[in-house]
Amino acid sequence: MDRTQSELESFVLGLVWQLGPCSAYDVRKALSDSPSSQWSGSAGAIYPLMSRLERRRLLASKEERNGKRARRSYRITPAGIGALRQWVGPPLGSDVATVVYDPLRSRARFLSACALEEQLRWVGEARLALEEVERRVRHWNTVYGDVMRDPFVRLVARHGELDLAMRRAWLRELETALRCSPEA
Amino acid sequence: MDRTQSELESFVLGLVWQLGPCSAYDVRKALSDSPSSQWSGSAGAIYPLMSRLERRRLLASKEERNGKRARRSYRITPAGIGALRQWVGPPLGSDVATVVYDPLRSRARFLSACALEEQLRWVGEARLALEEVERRVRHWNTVYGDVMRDPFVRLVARHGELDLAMRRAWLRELETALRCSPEA
DNA sequence: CCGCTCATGTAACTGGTTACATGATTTA
DNA sequence: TAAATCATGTAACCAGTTACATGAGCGG
Repeated sequence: MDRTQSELESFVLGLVWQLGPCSAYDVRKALSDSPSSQWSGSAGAIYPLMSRLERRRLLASKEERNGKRARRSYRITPAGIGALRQWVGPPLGSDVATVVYDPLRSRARFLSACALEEQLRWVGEARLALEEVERRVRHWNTVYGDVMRDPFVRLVARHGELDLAMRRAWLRELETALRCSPEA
Repeated sequence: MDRTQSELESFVLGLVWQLGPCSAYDVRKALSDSPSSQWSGSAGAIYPLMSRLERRRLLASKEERNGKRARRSYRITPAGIGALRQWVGPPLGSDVATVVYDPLRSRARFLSACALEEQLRWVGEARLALEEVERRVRHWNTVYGDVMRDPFVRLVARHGELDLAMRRAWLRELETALRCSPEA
């Protein structure tokens, strides 16, 4: 019962709970629409995963058929809700809170390897890239406005807002450091 | 030459550049000491990876021997520096800036599935977990103080600071939302 | 009727992980 | 002298990916 699940398995479990009865395809779309690129929502990941969750009795499915078109609709079981609660916590595992991985920051770490001109161009492109992310987040917020009635989903969106503001501020600091002391 | 490399391959290339001549073991330690849990620095990842980088002429190595103990010391080649610069950018790939994955936020999204009491406990544990992360970051800052002379490494550390401050603020918002409207 | 989206899946691959194995050196 | 760390690697595994295959339904 308390088999440890992968992060994606638990997240999908949560999605099915949150979306209500839905198909693997719906889950795939929710993942690929997400502004986070953590998971692509690839078919090769999702279909076998949801079958596994059904075998473990955390999801249940039924075939819906309108016309010739088949559609397997999943819903979460009581055991599934239990597993979801256990994953969400408390207690929180020791690895739940960590320094998140930011590819932009990773690259910034090695900016000294580049010439000043490149560094300035880098900052400019990084700002544009962050603005693009901002647009994607805003788009998600409008499309998924309905699930936003959940106060915690709203807070997750708020997290995205705060995160982007923080990264913009950080980039400004980087830029001023660059302009004031061109010695790197 | 412009073979696309994995994120870890490029990051290791950067580490060797930043640390100066060093062994695979040094790289492993740098990765496992890092407060980010993105990469474990497992032997099974690093040793084959650095061999690959050497085959591609991005790293060069020589066997150092003091007593019976062998130690393979790697340094970055000019081609390696070129590859590093190319990875760092500009130009920045479209996937470089993204909404980062935060397991804490992922779990928060489904907090409505838990009872109010659990939600309050969750917030408390999350705060403790973030404080633990803060301690790990501070420890890293003291241990790796020498590479901190690089202004961009300093800015990466600064990013960690800002990130933690942001997440603490977000958690406070979550908590007040919880205390004011206990309806979730 | 062509192309797009809906819908479900499989096969091959990949970039990591854990666990194991070995042996030298250092420290308590 | 026992335990920890230094140091190098391999083997088995695993959770994702891309790419492929198939077919229904729908809008231009």
